[in-house]
Amino acid sequence: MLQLPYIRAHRDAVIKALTKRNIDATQMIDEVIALDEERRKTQTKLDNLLAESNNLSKEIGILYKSGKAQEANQLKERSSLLKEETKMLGDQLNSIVENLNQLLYKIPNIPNGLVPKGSSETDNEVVYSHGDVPTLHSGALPHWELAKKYDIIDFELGNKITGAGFPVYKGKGARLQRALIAYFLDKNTAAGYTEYQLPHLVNEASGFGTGQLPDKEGQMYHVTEDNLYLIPTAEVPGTNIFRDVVLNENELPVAVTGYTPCFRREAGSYGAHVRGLNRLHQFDKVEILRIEHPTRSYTALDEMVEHVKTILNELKLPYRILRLCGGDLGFTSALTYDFEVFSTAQDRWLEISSVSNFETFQANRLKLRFRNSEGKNELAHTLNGSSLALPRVLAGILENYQTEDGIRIPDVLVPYTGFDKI
RNA sequence: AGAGAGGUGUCCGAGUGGUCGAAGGAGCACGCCUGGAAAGUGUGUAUGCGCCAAAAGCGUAUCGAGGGUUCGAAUCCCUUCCUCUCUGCCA
Repeated sequence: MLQLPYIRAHRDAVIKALTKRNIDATQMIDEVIALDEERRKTQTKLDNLLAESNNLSKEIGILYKSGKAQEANQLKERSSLLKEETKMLGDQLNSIVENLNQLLYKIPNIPNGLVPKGSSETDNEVVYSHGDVPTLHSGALPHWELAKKYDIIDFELGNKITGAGFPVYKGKGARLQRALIAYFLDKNTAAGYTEYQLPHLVNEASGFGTGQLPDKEGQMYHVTEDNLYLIPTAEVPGTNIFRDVVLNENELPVAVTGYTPCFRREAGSYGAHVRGLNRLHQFDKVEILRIEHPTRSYTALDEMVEHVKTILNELKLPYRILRLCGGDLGFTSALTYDFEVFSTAQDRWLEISSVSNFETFQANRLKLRFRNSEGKNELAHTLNGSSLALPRVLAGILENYQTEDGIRIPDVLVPYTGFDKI
């Protein structure tokens, strides 16, 4: 959520920046500013009344002690009246704040200057590409066919046990999954990220902290009995480690990595493009996240991009990096780089990682701060990225590494799988 | 899941209706002392919000969270979350 004092001080700049997201926020921003003004006025009034009320109470106390009950009772009457007034004003203030917050929840983050204009994914800017698309033998198959042919993923079995979007990996397929997770975690910890094992269910407060609630309520699986949510990404429990935390400046940067399964309802996504591993309700992902000093966060973003690049280089997969345009940029992000691997047999690019800087947008809601050199508490910047999401990497490996007599395993993974061919 | 105990500032810990943002101690910061350090000693040491151009200052809120009683709540009542002990259950 954006910071109120910033909105107040930079009304025009905020509105202008948000046009990059193809939204005209003028009305929302003005409403926010008006509500904020009302909030401050109401609070001043309320504070004054409370001050008077506090003084009266003190006097009453003193009067009682010195045996002047008569006078005390007179003051009591006045105090009772004040109380009604403060109650009313207090309720009013609460509802103003509530409305204000509801509005703020609806305003997306301000895009960084680098974010290109554009309305959809076709306007994303390709900033880097690497690796050659292999020429496959005739009769090369998409990964879902390969999965069946080599009996490494059973989608129908997943259907039977749970439903669509819950594949069952078996044999070398299962082992390859485990190898990828271990390999990614090793790469991340070697780069300085501390490995965490995090809960797969989170409470409401955590959902709000990272912005899944109230916005994307319908995208998460909800355990109503205990009012918990299955995590859609490790970003949620991972970032919420730092909810309501004040770090010392010398503790920055914080770098966390963790493997978790991810659960997404993906309501409303059907069709050919969700075949096989392309879109699932449950999938595995290794996440990296960072808490950074505001002056360093964009350097950190570049470092994260470089880090993901080294992994894909090692896996020798053809990929490209996109800078997301305003129309495709996530609600909470200021700047996002997407990584896409080329799915040769499908002849299309698949998103496998998304690396973002949220600046203070998440930290503001999380109340994640650090004590700066002046001893003041200041909001930190948060960043995160996938390093990496498994299913589409797996799809990329299966399709790009297929040969007529089996699927080769990328060299760097062989120590983890214990075999070099499926 | 049942019974009991408890949740106070960075930490320990006092505080059962009035001047309590909260005693005392530890820690930390700065100063004095010292050749230097320790010890000793003095001072300071929460955050949000509001008023203010800003600082200073002042006001207000905050003693797990939310409600209530009262002129007045860390203290009393209700709800809820969490922790500990015992019992049950279980990997």
